[in-house]
Amino acid sequence: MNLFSDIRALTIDALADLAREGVIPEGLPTDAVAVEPPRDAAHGDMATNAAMVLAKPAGMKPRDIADALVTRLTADPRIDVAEVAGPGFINIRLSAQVWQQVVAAVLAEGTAYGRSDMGQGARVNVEYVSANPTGPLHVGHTRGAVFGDALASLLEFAGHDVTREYYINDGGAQVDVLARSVYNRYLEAHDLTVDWPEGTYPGDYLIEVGEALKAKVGDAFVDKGEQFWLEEVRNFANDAMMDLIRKDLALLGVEMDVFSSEKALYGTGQIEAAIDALRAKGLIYRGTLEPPKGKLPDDWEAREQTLFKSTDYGDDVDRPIQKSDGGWTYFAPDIAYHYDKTQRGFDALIDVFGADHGGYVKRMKAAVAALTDGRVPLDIKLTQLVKLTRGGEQLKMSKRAGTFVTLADVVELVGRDVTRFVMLTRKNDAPLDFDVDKVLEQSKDNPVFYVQYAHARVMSVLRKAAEQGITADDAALRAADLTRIDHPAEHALAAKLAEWPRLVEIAARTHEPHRVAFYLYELASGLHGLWNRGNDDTSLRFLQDDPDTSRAKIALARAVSVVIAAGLGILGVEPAQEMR
RNA sequence: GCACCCAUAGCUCAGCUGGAUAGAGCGCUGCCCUCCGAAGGCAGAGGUCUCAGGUUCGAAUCCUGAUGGGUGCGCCA
Repeated sequence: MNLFSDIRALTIDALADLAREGVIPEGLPTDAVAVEPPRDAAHGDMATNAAMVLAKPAGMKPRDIADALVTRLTADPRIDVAEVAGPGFINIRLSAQVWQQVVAAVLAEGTAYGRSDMGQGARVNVEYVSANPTGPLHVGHTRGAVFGDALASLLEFAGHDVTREYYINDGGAQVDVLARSVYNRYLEAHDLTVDWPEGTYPGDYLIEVGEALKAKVGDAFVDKGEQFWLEEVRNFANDAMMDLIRKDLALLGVEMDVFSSEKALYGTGQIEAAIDALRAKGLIYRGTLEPPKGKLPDDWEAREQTLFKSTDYGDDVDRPIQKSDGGWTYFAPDIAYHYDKTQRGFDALIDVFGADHGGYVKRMKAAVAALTDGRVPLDIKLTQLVKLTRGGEQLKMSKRAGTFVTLADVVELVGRDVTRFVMLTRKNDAPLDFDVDKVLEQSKDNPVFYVQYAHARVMSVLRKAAEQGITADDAALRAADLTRIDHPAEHALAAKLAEWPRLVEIAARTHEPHRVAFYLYELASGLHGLWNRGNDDTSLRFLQDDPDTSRAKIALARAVSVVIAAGLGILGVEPAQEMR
């Protein structure tokens, strides 16, 4: 059940009737007709702009359309009052039975309430994390991981067929650096002294990798030249790092469907095939780029390169795909990888990058647009920096890694659920202040606690009901006489529940899972508010003397907890049963 | 120099394909527990939505320009 789309459908039907009767012209475009919750509760439960958006194409005054529409709408039993207001809005007040239907729908559908078929089963690939396999995941990766994972769940909830994918950047020079670093640790495991030149990875996390290598090959690589061991150590180190990363992801509860390897693209002809596909469209050429304006790199000199004509697809400058030694630039395998994704039949692609990769967006979109002739949309979401603080001090270093604070550190400090929720309390492109003390605080300015507390309170009511001998399991609640929830304050909370399916669609359409977190905060606020009104007005308490009345009121509370659980489920957070 | 992101209450931030008198938390002021969890709630004060133009019946939202901040900018990924 989606109340807003139901009432919108009613409005569209009413307009069709008016057209048939000749009151308004036939064939007016109704795409822009919206039915929305009004900002001001005094305007009723819903408002539609239908008369205003149709006035111009109909060649009529908004008021005349509105008056005719109001008569039609009022005839529906779900609508108590419809009246024209302001410049031509129609404010709608719904009948009490509608709110009872909403609660009934939530209880009947459970956590599936709010699911949408909006995606119509479209296959969407969400690529996220994709960290280089050179060490443990740090806080920045954590935000990308949580964001990508929640976005994937959100899209599933909205009717998409989602694949969660991780692209392993294991093809570049940084893997050689990793191999040399592991080799150093390997030598140390043999009690040898080593140098740590600039550009190696001295983190402690490689110590056990070096020891593991020793356990595997003994002293076979000691005193041997790089040509003898590099290949094997690289593979060994790469595997070890991916194990580490998978464990980190598991700490967060992130499970990828597919891991794709950059290295695996080499030597298979896939890169060549992707570039050939571009060449066939006349988008590959030999040329020399203009030097960038402003301060030049020290070693700048004009050079002829193999370029992709990305400017044909909105990029600012054409991009090199081959190095002067004939090898591919990092961009070439990325093109091939995205080509591969489109060839696997996805209808839409989403990449989640750190904000420091923002300069990469246009060229990647250009490549996908060129390869698919614009048929497969690529959305790239950038996640901004996370500033981790504790007691007002910024946390920068990790004890265990000797580098940035790791994902494992954060989860250890505050737990999985808190980590996930907090990462979604900001829009993805806004910087995030993550205060370790604050997020563990049990107060209303900690949104995690506030939402969890609301859920726990409902659970508390259910326990209390059981103690008092009131049968209030879900089956009993579904059978409750919901006409007993008849107070405006109760209707207001049910109205918030009615917004959930609409919120899901908006969040899914905009690829913004943080909207779910904010909605849950508002829903929790609604519950806390009603709860406290019970202090002054005992008739608003969930537990009443009469079991039947209790069941009706508990049904409303239970419905709130169901939607909180569903929303937290999308965010990957476990709802709390109690907070004590 | 160019591109992208951002600018909303004292602070941290929401704000729906453009919609009515712009919201929340913190902080500030004053209230509410013989009562289902007060770890909560209610009320009040607090705004030139950075600035200037434009489009529109209507702009925080779209367009142009300016200012301020962040990120990036040919063989690193």
